[in-house]
Amino acid sequence: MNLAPEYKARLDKALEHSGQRSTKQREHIFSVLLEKRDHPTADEVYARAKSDMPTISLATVYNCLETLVETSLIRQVNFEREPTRYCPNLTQHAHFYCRESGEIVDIELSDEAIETLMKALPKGFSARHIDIAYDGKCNGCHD
Amino acid sequence: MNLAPEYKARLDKALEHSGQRSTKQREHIFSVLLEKRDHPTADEVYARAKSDMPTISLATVYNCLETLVETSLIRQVNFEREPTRYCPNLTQHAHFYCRESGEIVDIELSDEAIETLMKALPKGFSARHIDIAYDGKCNGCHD
DNA sequence: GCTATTATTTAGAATAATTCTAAGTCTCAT
DNA sequence: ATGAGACTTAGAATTATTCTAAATAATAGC
Ligand SMILES: [Mn+2]
Ligand SMILES: [Mn+2]
Ligand SMILES: [Zn+2]
Ligand SMILES: [Zn+2]
Repeated sequence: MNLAPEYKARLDKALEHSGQRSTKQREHIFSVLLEKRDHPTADEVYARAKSDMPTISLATVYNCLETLVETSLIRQVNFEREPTRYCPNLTQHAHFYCRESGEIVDIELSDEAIETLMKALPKGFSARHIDIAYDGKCNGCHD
Repeated sequence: MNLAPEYKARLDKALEHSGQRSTKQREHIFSVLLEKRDHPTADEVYARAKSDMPTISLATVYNCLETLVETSLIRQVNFEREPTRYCPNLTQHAHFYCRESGEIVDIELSDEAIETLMKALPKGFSARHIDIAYDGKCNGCHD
């Protein structure tokens, strides 16, 4: 649970910018997300967070995750009605959900791909964000 | 609540093909979806369905919607953790969610756009489906 | 450094969409 | 027409998430 100084600085700046305080818990949850760069649910984050900070509560995990999402330090990812997942990868990417293994994989997207999708919008529509979710079989789950 | 013969035929065929029975309730829920071609939640479908079929239950609405989705007669649409919505438009399209009005608008997608996205997948990945959700401001909600 | 103010954390209760259960009803092949 | 299995139904159960209210911690002003 040590947040590299560059990330600590990024966190503090983002929190200050939005008028929120830097706390041990927020720092720790951010570090948990950065440590293993997958897409854990709030429960999984809670489990991981507890090993270094046994007194943290699930409510705080939800609160911290919400704060980190609001300040654009992490992203939220949803598949159908499954529990929300959290992603520390801030680059432009889509998500691939493997129906076999349940794994979630980042799919990098070119600016061109995003451009194509933006051009599909009718006149007068402006999108702040596009969420792209593939589902199928990943490379590890062949026939 | 009259299902045009072509849709009745499509429903019966799809149900038969998957070894399920054609029932008044399934027919009615299908017709409700087709009548007003928006993106209602299960509760909204329930409310609409009750006016012509007052004894239908919410559980049945959920069951019927699930059956219709499984047989590819309608689509399911999710935005974040909001209640699931249902869409009778089977053409290839994305969804635009307007943060102002809450409206959900179908965005038709060219084969080219889908191709571009499919090409973004690394080797060994095969997608059965791509879910694309825009969010922003629609044409009716300008500054 | 102390203190007051305000934000944050916490445990547990509450919420809400959806699924499950078990009993009753309907459909359809025989 | 009958029986087996499918479907519907009301209500209970589930579960991810949010809310509540009290305890604790962070910061600004002294
Ligand atoms: Mn990701
Ligand atoms: Mn649609
Ligand atoms: Zn896989
Ligand atoms: Zn709008």
